[in-house]
Amino acid sequence: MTQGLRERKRAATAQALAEAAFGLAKERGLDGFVIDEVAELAGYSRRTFANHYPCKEAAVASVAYAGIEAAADALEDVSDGRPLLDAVEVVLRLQLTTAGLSRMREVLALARAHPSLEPHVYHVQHRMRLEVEERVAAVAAGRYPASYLTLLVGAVYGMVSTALEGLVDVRLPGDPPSRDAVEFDEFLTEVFNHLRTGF
Amino acid sequence: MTQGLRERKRAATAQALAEAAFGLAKERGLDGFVIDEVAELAGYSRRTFANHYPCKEAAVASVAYAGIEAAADALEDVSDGRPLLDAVEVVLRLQLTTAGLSRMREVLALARAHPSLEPHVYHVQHRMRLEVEERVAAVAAGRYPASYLTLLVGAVYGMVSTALEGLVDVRLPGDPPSRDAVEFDEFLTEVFNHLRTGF
DNA sequence: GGCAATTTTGCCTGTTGGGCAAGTGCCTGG
DNA sequence: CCAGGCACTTGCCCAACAGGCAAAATTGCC
Repeated sequence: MTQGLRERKRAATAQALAEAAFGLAKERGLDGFVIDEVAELAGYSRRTFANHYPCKEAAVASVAYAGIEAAADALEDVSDGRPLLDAVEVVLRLQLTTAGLSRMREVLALARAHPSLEPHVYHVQHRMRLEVEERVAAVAAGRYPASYLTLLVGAVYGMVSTALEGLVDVRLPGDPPSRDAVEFDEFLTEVFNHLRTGF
Repeated sequence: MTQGLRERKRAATAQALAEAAFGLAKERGLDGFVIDEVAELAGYSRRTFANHYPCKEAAVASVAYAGIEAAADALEDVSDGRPLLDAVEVVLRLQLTTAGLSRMREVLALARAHPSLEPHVYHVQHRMRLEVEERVAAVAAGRYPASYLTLLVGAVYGMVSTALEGLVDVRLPGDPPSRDAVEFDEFLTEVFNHLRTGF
């Protein structure tokens, strides 16, 4: 998992910088601050910021990244014998209802106001997808052909990102009640229904 | 379609700049040139480049964008009465086997060598997805619930982008024959089989 | 405890983004 | 059909920025 103090500290530095950048972006907008302020707020030098991120946008977007280690471990426990799609559903519910979904939506909201952020947001989403695919493949190794796995993950990804975009009006746990929005649980049920039975 | 000389000229300028940037990037790598050279090559000023693109990367990535107007028009012709998924399949085959798929793959190859390009590539892909969804929604308006459409497009997008990544080794028409690669046609057949019958 | 590897930092320079204002050419209403 | 408005290009300008280099600090390994 976490190999060595060194790497953990490096990650902590990156995260502190990202959090600082994200905070400033929420408070003042993406153009309302400069890198020096981010660095100062996080307690590092501007030069160190540049060692971790190529630009403000990348730092801000990176806070939307939610590790999937916990979910991936759960996947291993859950996947014995039962159909892969079932296992994926269990884990996805776990991951999406607990972890940093709201962060992702905050960042997406920022990106609407500041289009220069968009590329970096979709980059983060893409990296998360790759990570999921890798872990699913590890668990399902041998039981399914590779193409089946990529297609499955691709389909799940496409549908979930749809919800995160707000293309579908979904109410996450913790959101204020709304009469229009679909509950996230129900949305996932619909997603997996389609995945199971086809379109 | 093309409304007014003004917009067409603007688009032409942007495209000329993008082509110049893409050419230089292929020739010298992403770090082998500066914006001034792009502008000069395209016959514009550095300031004009900045009016169209925020950075080199965005310009290079933009050449991967393939308009879907033709396919969208085809969708309207094809979709009368028959199941939406069939119509989408017909059009997707048309679009993906004819249009700028190879451009996308060239750009993805560049992005592997120059990670700073990645965010912009995924941004382009995302914009294409939105455009597809919009057109599909227009054609299918009323016949299907909105959530069905977004889920369908999301799933298609996820699966196809998977192929583009080279996550699945797919052979496009025009590629040299290979014994490992799946033919693109067969790949699409598999994709739509899964979409029809579920996982 | 000490050596090698890695990270942080300051300094520096060429590159970049974007505001402003002038010139030029589309475009729409009358 | 043409006059006035509006958008695009461009030059000038400057603050912000990326990233090379080398010194100092920190950690991992023995």
